[in-house]
Amino acid sequence: MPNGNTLHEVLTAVFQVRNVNEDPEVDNPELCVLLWQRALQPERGAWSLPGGLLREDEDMTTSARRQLAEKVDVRGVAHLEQLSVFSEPNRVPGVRLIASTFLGLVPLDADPDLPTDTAWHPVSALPRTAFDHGVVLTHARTRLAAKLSYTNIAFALAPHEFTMSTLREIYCAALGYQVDATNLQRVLGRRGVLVATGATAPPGPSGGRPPALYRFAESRLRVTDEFAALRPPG
Amino acid sequence: MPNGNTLHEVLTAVFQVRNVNEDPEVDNPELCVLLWQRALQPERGAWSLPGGLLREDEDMTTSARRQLAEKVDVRGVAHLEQLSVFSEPNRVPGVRLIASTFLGLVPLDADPDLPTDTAWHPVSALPRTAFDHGVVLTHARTRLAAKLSYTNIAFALAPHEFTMSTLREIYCAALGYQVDATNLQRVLGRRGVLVATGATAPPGPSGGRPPALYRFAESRLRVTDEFAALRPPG
DNA sequence: ACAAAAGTGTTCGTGCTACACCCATGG
DNA sequence: CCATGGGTGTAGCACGAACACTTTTGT
Repeated sequence: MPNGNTLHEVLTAVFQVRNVNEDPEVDNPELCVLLWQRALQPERGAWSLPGGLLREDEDMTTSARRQLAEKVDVRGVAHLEQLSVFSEPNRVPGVRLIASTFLGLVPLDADPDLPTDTAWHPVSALPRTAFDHGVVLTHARTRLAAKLSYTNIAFALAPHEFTMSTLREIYCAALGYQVDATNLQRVLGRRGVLVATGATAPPGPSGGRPPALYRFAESRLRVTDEFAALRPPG
Repeated sequence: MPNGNTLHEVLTAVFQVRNVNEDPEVDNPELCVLLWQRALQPERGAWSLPGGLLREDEDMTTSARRQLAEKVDVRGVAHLEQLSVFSEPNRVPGVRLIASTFLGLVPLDADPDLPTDTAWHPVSALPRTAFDHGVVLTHARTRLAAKLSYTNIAFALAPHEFTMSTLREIYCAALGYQVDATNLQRVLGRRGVLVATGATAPPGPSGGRPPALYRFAESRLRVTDEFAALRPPG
């Protein structure tokens, strides 16, 4: 059985930390993912990851960017990386469709317009998802959490400049547990991923010391904690 | 431009730590990779990673196993995992060929028969490789080195039972630098990946204390050192 | 003065490295 | 009894977690 009708699609799990409260004054940031609702069978009504078929003249990263452009302003996507491939012959009924999946990250301060069939969903309250997209999503979240620990990947979730409180909220939302701002600052500071701008932001309405503003030293992915054990001698 | 002639291949970088000395008495273990030499154009004479086209009725892991069976005894492959996809439209001239790549590991004590066009090559002295296979190989080595640090992946490179000296040689060969047997034992022991069998091996020809024999507690990949930093509180 | 929020200092535990020292065997 | 290789004990370091304390603002 040679391969005649095998199609290749690209699917991207795009994450953003967003305020999930009706009242925009109340601060309740959560990790959200971009999904669109299927209008046609199969899986009508279920929510899908953005993506589509790979074209002959593009590689997968290019394709992911092109597909995303239909849903969000792609300039907002600050990081895009490959995850696994899903190739079970029957993952989508009726056709042989291989999915290469990606992880995409959008900074906190971006708020791109969306088509009417597309919306952000908090990962804590996902709707019914189509095909194996739920598995893809779990995979993407796991990868994001892992990389937050040993890389500077948070640059793609944070605004260009930010306070440590804001960065803490981003980490808490993405990891799903409480992170201490003190230690966060020290860990990232020691690794050289965070630099102070020198400026400060105005304090909140109820007073308090004005927070210092920070920036990520680089806006490309870099591994900052390579060897946990079995380091090279020296 | 829809996708008409897009083909999908699976390529596997199979590694084994092997004694690379003419004299089998002298111990000089090195990390080796399985390659076959192309008899036809294009890239005639260059060495390729084992693999081939994906069939419609199989997923990629199945395909990788099937393709490898043509080159080695697949029972020898103790671990197989997905790496990245290479999808540049012109990575192979003339055809649109997407490559999904895998990492395969063969234990030290296996010595499978090989076809005449196929051979093990030490990674320190690679021949001319075909297409982008050199890049794939570098990628695979990096992934292997990383996983040796935070998982029990060495189970797939080690014999079923082994001495700490042997295990040390495996780590040295795979990582490319000297690893201390003392610390190796403690790190892996603490994590519970290594268990003592109770038995000992006979000492070498020049005497010495008989070494204890060990075994890996599991023969499936397990992450043993999840969070280097930003652990959940508790 | 007091509350609130940010930032610093200090202590503690843990995991890894390095190296010295003890153990068991063959010659 | 000595050389050889295996195993253990221990000191030191680096990193991160937790928490008390100081600093800077608004009211």
